Amino acid sequence: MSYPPFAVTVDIALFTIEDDIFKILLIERGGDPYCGDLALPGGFVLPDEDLDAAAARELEEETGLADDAWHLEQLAAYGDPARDPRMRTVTVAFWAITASLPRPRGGSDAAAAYLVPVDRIEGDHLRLAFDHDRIVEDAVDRIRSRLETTTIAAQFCPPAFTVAELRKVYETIWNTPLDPGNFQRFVRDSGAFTPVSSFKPIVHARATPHARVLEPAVALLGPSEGATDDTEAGSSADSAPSLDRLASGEKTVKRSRRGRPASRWMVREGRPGMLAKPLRRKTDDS
Amino acid sequence: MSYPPFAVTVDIALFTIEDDIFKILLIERGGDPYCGDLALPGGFVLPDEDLDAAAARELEEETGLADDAWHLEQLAAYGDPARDPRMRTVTVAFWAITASLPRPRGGSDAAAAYLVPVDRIEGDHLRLAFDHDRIVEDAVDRIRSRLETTTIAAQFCPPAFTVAELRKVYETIWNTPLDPGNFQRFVRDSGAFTPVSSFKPIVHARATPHARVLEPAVALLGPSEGATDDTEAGSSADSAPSLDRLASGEKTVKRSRRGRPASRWMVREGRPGMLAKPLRRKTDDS
DNA sequence: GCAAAAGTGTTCCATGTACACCCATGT
DNA sequence: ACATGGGTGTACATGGAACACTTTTGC
Repeated sequence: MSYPPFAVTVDIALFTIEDDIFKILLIERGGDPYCGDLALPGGFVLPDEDLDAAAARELEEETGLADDAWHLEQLAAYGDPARDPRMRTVTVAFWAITASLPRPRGGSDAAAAYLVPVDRIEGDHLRLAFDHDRIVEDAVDRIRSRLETTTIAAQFCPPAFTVAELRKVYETIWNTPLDPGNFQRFVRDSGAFTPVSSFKPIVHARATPHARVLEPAVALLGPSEGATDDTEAGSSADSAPSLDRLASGEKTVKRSRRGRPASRWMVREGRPGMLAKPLRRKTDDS
Repeated sequence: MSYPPFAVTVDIALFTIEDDIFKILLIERGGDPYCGDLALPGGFVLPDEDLDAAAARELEEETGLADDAWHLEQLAAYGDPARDPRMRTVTVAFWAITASLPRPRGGSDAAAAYLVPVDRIEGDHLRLAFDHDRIVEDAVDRIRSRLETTTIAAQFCPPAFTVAELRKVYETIWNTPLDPGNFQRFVRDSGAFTPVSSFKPIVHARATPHARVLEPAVALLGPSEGATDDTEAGSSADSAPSLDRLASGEKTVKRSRRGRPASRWMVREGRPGMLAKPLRRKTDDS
């Protein structure tokens, strides 16, 4: 049986928040078409590979992150016959989010990689290679609406996070201030999050340095039902930001916080899931 | 440059409502793999064709409907390496809805076509060819949620419809009763619909002989093809009784309906669009 | 007249919003 | 001590759910 042959690729729009700015990972093309332009990381799907697997592989190749450090979902397929001058190509676009990136490094066909603020593309209409402008636009829309109905926002945070950190994620991505009090109730009552209260050690991938692997979660917490808590709050101020600092590539996180020490939360049952009731944003900025 | 060659296909999940039952168009496979099984209509994407164009072409080939009689949107891409035993295939799935189907006819590689109730697949777990079970499941989910935020439900109705007809669409697809009074307000106040009140003629295919060119839309409502329940009344709003008489001068459709005559509505600005405020369903039946 | 369906009015209650206020801590 | 941000209480507005009620037609 004969059929028209296609090249099938995956492209990944990987988002993160750095310095309270919503950013996307882009690579500078070194190859033939659109050489020097910015583009989404991606590549061909291998003959024996599922689409999700291909996207995960490209993501790992491009960032070096462990595969539990991100959240990855399919966006859509794009197949304009003129989208790639070299050949007939259909790309399956994915969007992904992660708490932090080690340091963008160039992949196989990429000259360099950058974390670009999303509003540089939205607002300034920065042109990207191929039809990647449209893909990014669609991906941003998708993420903004997914924040309403799922807990993926927590994926922008370290495994244990404070209510304020999570709120800041929503505010950054939606570009809307949220009432701290009401958001507090949302985290407490939605059922999607649990306070980090147990003693079991959390083994997260980013806890790289040797001495910290077995660090119990209690070092990260606020008040537990256990005996001593306030003394560990000081330990919290010591260890938790060190993780941040490690992960964000020695970018010094502002350590000037005052006020009551925040208790930390995490997503129920590990991975992000659906919210029973959506968290609505009022202004829908297009 | 060499790359792994793929076959790229489109598959369309076309939904309609017949006899107040939510149904999907399926074909019985005549070809090689899964011969005799039910499958989604679809086919190869041509070398110079965009994905949407391929889906629209297949839809037209399969149903014979005009391209303004349906609503078509991309669902997702499916590319499991084992999904087609013949070759490495990626399919881009679409979902579509239409008010009514002429009479399912077999396409090129189809032995026959049927309108199958959706709950035959959801409830009875009717097995389909390839991974089409999953595609249908995803498509049904997508449509159910799209009803909340868009006006696509009107696409299941003739161009001009009564509030009760539209409500019945929601009730059928969501499988949930809705309060007639509240739904009335939704149609009136949402801003997404306008009453068919003006005199402007809608140029329609069935505007047959000369003298009837200026017939208002109210008299041209869709022919109900042998459905047991009719509700296709030539009756107009109370604003235009004379037109009603004009329309009923022609041998009109049978009407067993009782009660107050319903005024008719249509989607604002022609095609389906977004709702300013979503219409929420309470029970989310999975 | 009676039944059935369109369409309106109105009450009740859940939920979101705004904001005051207390609490705990770092400087 | 006091400024700062976490966290709680609460009053008010909004909007949907439920349902009574009127209107208009077919039988």
